[in-house]
Amino acid sequence: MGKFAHDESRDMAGRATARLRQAGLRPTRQRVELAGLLFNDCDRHVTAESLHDEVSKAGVKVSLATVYNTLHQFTGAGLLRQVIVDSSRSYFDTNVGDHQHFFLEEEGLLIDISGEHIAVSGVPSPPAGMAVDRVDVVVRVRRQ
Amino acid sequence: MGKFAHDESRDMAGRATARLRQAGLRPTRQRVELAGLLFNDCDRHVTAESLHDEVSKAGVKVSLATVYNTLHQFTGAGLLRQVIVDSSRSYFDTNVGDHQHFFLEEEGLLIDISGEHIAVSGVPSPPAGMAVDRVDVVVRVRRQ
DNA sequence: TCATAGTTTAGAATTATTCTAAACAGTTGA
DNA sequence: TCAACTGTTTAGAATAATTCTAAACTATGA
Repeated sequence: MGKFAHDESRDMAGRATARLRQAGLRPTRQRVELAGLLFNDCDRHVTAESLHDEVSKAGVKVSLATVYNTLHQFTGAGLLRQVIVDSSRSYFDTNVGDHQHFFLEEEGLLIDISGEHIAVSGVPSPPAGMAVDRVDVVVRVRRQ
Repeated sequence: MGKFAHDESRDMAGRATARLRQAGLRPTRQRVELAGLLFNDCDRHVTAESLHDEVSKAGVKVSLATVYNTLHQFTGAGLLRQVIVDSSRSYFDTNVGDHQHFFLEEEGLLIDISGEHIAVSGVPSPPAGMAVDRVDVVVRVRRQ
């Protein structure tokens, strides 16, 4: 057994801290906790509310305002990407690579579609003086 | 000169009334006014707020709640379609045919892309028990 | 350890939207 | 034409997601 009782969570915190520093964000307790939840396992889709519930249930005290701040800071730093599929809430995606989404409208659930699979063709040239920023595809599905 | 001083607006109102009846909606003063603004010229993209401003400036008294109700009723009746591009407001599109959108993020402006031009390929089959409802493409553009 | 600049937070404020219930208005049948 | 019925509109309150404020806190570098 290692020197510490919590080697695993120490590693997680360590990785989160490194990632935050790389992004130019001061690794505060709250940011390290949130980054730990967001980035240590597989890709995830969260809302401010869902992430706040999750961190709270893990016994960590982080205010909802901080969750909002952090999600926006992470997005600004390129660690997250905002996904717009629902006019009543914002989703954030830990997968910032080239991909699109299925959206299960009844459950409010997002599923990634790899950018290798999906392609959009025939996009006309943008209006004069405008440049394409991003092409978003949302495949809305429902229980059949 | 015709029997009435406002043949043109009578026609517009008449067409709006017919369209509402076809859709199974009672042609009230408010609905006729709003349908007149929405459907008499070319395709349009409106928000509840923008349509309310417009109808108010035209000197017609319609409450904002009624504008919201009406936009949803028209959408339910297939006369409008809701476009989700911005997490802070809902847009409604009078073009209910097959098409996609440019979204000018800085100005909050939508521009139609004909369904003839654009195509999405390589959409994987949806999760088990789910059927594709719609595929939405948003080409986000900004001043270059 | 200290000073500083960046962070967090509770709670208020904001904004888009929906709800409520009372007044109003199309429609229908007599 | 006229009730009377039912659907519609409305003001204002309520809701929900998000942002703001300003005071308390904390990571950091000297």
